[in-house]
Amino acid sequence: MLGVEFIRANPREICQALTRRGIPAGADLVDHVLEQDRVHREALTLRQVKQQAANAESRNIGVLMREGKHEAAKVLIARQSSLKTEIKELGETAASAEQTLSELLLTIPNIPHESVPDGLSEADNVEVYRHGEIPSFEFTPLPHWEIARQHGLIDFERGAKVAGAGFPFYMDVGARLHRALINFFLDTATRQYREVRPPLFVNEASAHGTGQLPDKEGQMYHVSLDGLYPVPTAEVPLTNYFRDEILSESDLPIKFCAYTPCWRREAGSYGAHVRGLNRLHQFDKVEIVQLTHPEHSYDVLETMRRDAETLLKALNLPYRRLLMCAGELGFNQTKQYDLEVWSAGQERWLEVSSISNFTNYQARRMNIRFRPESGGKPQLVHTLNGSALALPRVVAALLEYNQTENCSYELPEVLTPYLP
RNA sequence: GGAGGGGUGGCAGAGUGGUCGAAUGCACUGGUCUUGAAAACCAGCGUACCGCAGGGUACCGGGGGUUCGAAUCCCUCCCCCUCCGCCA
Repeated sequence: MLGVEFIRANPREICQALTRRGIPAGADLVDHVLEQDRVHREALTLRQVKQQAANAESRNIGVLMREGKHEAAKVLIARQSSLKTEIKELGETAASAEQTLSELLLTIPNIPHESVPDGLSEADNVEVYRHGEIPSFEFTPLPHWEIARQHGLIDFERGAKVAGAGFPFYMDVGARLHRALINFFLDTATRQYREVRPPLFVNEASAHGTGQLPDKEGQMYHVSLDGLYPVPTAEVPLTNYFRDEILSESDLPIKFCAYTPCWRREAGSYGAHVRGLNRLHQFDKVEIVQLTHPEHSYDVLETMRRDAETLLKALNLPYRRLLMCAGELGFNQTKQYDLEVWSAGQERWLEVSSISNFTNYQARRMNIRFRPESGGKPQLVHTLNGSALALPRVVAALLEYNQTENCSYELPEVLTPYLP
């Protein structure tokens, strides 16, 4: 979330940002925030003054009691009660304003970076880079589910029987191909990032920290008996690792990578676009996360984007890089790239990675700061993350792009060492 | 799952109702001394909020309560440790 001090100082900028994101009535929202903030601080200030008086009086009572002057003490004690009532009421006013304020703050998204293009729909995302050629075939290319079925790589039907739609079994080479990709991705990532094997379930506080809660609640599975959420992405445990901690400036940047399965409910999805591996309830992903000094986060965004692209290049898959427009940008992000591979059998682009800068938006929620070496108060870090990469659509693209006549396929050379 | 013990500042560890935001030690920072370093000595050293400032308020796992006054008493939740049981 944004800091109130920031909103107080830049109301106009916030309104502008809300407009860019296509959120109506931004000005009213900002006014409401400023009003609650004012009420909160007024009550707080007044309560402090009263509390100060009460504390002083209590100390006097203590002195009198010790001296055995009980009658004098009783007079002071009697005088305290109205003060106590006032303090209590002011405290309640402050608390309720603070509550309203923090609820309002959760509805204000992060501010799009100046380099983010205007626009409200998918069509306004800007393709800033394209790699490789869209292939043409001398036969009709098949979608991956046909190829997978023919070769017994994936069993969607039994997955549906045993767990449900969106929970496929990967079999034999299909299973091994997953293991190969995970290892290839991790081996590449660990050249720069610390490898982490995180918890696959997180608690409510963690889900709040990275912003899955409250607005994306329906996206996660929920183990209500234990109050836990199966991770929708490794971003959640990795970014929360340092929650409520103060780091040394020299600790930065923190660089983590992790392979995890990811679980998403994907409620309401249906139709041809979710067929095969296009959209699943459980999928595998290698995630990269960084916590950086505020001055470096936009440079780091570019390096992380490059790290993800290196993998696609090595796999020799045609892909494009989109710079998300203001309206399509995630709620918590200031700038976001999506990488999409070409699905030769479906003739469409499939998102396999999203790389984002959250600046201090998540860090404020999680209270992750660093102590500047030059002295001064602890400052919020910036957080970033990216997929490097999400597996199922990469598998789909590999099968479709590398298919040959009669439903055969090959796999890129980089994977050979991983496929004994 | 059962029984018991415990959560205090970066760490260790005092403190069981009245100037306790909290002794002491270690670590850390600055200074003195030294050719330099170590040692010794002196000083500093949590976070958040309010205030132009002097200063103030809150925080001793979280939340609630008793009291004029709570780290200290009560309730509740969370977490950790030990023993037993179960278990990949």
